[in-house]
Amino acid sequence: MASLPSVAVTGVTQKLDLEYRKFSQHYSISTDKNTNISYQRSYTSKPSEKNIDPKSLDYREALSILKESSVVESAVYVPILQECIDNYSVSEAQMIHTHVIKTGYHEDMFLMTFLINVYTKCGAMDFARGVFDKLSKKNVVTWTALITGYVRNSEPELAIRVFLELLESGAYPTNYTLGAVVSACSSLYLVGMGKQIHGYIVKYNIESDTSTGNAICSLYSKCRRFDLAVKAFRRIPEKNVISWTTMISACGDNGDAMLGLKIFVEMLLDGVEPNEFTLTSVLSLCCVMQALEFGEQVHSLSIKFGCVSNLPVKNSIMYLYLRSGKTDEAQKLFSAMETISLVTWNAMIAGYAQMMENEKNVLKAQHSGTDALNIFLKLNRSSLKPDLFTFSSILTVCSSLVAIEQGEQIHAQTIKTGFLSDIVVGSALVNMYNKCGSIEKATRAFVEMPTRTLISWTSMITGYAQHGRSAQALQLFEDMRLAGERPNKITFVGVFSACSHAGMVDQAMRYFKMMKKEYRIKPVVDHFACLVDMFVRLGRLQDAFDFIEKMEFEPNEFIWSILIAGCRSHGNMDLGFYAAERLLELKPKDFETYVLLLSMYLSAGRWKDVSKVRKLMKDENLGKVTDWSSISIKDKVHSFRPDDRSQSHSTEIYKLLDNLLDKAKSLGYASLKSLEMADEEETDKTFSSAIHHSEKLAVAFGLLNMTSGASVRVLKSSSMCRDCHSLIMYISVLTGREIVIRDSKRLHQFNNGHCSCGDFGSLL
DNA sequence: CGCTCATAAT
Repeated sequence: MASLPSVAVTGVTQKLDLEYRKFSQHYSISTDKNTNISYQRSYTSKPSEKNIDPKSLDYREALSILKESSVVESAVYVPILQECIDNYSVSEAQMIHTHVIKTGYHEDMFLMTFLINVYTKCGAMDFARGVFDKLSKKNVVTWTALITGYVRNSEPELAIRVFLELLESGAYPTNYTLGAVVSACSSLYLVGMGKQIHGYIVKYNIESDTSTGNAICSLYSKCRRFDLAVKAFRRIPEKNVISWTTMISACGDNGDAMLGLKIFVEMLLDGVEPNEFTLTSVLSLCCVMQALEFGEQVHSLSIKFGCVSNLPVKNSIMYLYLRSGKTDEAQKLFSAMETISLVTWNAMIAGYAQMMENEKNVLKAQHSGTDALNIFLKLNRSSLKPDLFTFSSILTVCSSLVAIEQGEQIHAQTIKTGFLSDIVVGSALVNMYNKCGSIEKATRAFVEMPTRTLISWTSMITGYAQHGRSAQALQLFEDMRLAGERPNKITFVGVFSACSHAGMVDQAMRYFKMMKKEYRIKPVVDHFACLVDMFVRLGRLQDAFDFIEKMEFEPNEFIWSILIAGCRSHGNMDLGFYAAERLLELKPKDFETYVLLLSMYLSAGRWKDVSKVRKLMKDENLGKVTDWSSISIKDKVHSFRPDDRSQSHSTEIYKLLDNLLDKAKSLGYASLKSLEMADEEETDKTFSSAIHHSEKLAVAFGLLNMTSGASVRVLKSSSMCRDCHSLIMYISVLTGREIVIRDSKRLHQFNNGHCSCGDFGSLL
């Protein structure tokens, strides 16, 4: 992004002050928006001619006048030029332009300004500039038209440059000019320069102009100076619908949706009628707030104010229903829409993607994911083409479903359509490959990104850490620092997780200090979880416990679980029982926490504690454990429950599993099920009494149905148990295949008898 | 006079 040198910025203010004396003498700012525009007086006309009011002249009439006579009043051009704007027709504008020159009106200030405006509105800035440069005399409106043109055509730097030229020329900026320049500052995030212009505007009382006030409010909002945006808004004496809408959407952009809704109510009480812009903004706030009932009221208002047929409004209403779980309602609206845009498709895809992310029930989440994929396929069959929003949403879906084949297809599509170079799409790709357990492809996608962002660095560091490649994770972190990118707290979660994996205590502590001192990032509970995990993996349980005791957080359910799992696998049961007591005080919410506690107490034969845990489970009213696994092959997602026999291939699946089990036993695999299986109570029956947990079935299905040698990638809803973990390691040896299982807690990449998770930690 | 300010999906 180009930014102006600070010299230029200070230059502006000096210049502005200098110009003010002249300015204040010659201009008064009119806030009267209802003045009827009269063209007659301002047109140059030949003395012999009668003045024509262009407003009473339509396009056809004007055109016929133009054809019949070579000598016309300049007003005749107006409806024709208006038509050029409406048709976005540069060529027609050029024809009129030539005509204007022939008839000698090329010095008519109004007409030429209008022509500049026509060209800018048709996207032909070169022509607009050409007209401007040829003018022997220019006034501030001419200048402003050009500046506005650059702003409109996404050339804010040029807009500001022309503004500086304007000051140089001795012309006086008006509220119109300043509004356009403020808007140019907004798109360049030049809050400093914007502030200086604001100061000027305040000083000379142009601020009371509604439009200027709106522009300033918008500037501060875009530059993330929300407090200043609110102040600017409050200072607008006569707020119009744009003022309110600007402020409401500013609330959304700056993360205060509630305030936005309050301001909307204030607006209604003020008697200002919302329009389609307002309603779309408000509906998006309702999404953020998950305020369905309020949203339904807004839906009614949309009908009342006649905006319900407006496409953005419809899209927003549909998205709101989708995000609120009213999928039927959303689908109904979707299929009832006679015209839809790409945003409609994207809203549907993003809606299902979001539902998938938020859905605790893994089966439902999976359904949402496949719904999103199906909509994406439909979009591809339609006449519209996916864009960066589509790609980033759908790649998230692929990553959540561990659908690498679909992801690769979409990767190819981003290359073809040129969206690969987009940083959001690039990060989404890196994330997708990481979540699918393909560190090689993630690395390639990362390296091929034209520029890296905080998100992509972090995603890649975390990816290395999750794949057990600690050294590479830390190397990348150092590269990131060298590149001058500032890590955030999530980056450090990746760093600590890498240290934890490799048992690098000293490194971890050094980075922990660095995070606090150098980057002023407050540790969060996830950081402590990684560090506790690190001590546990090393078997340093007492250190882990001491660390928990002295950290500046109340240990949560997750942290205690890590310690307890460690105590189990390292045989320090006293500490385990103590930690379990403390954990129970927290009344855990996660089903898997209870499974861990139960299996610990069961294996120790502590029946009293078993029933205590059971009672708490009933009190907390937890749902059933959901052991689900899925595998995505081609464009289909196949799901499995424990001991599932619903698949048509199930006979083959079980045959293969039995075969593999026998071979594994001969290599030394021993079932770890004996103790856990002793429990037959209903609550955890699905978990413990199953002969085959779901991931085994999914893996077997993959082995049977994928091209030989291809990696098998499975998504599992809960954590893997130690038994399955052990068996899959043998299967990876026996089949010579890479097997990736992403469970609810971590990624397991099995290769030739090894797993990237390090084979220990909080396995149940 | 002519020239401005605001919207939905990652």
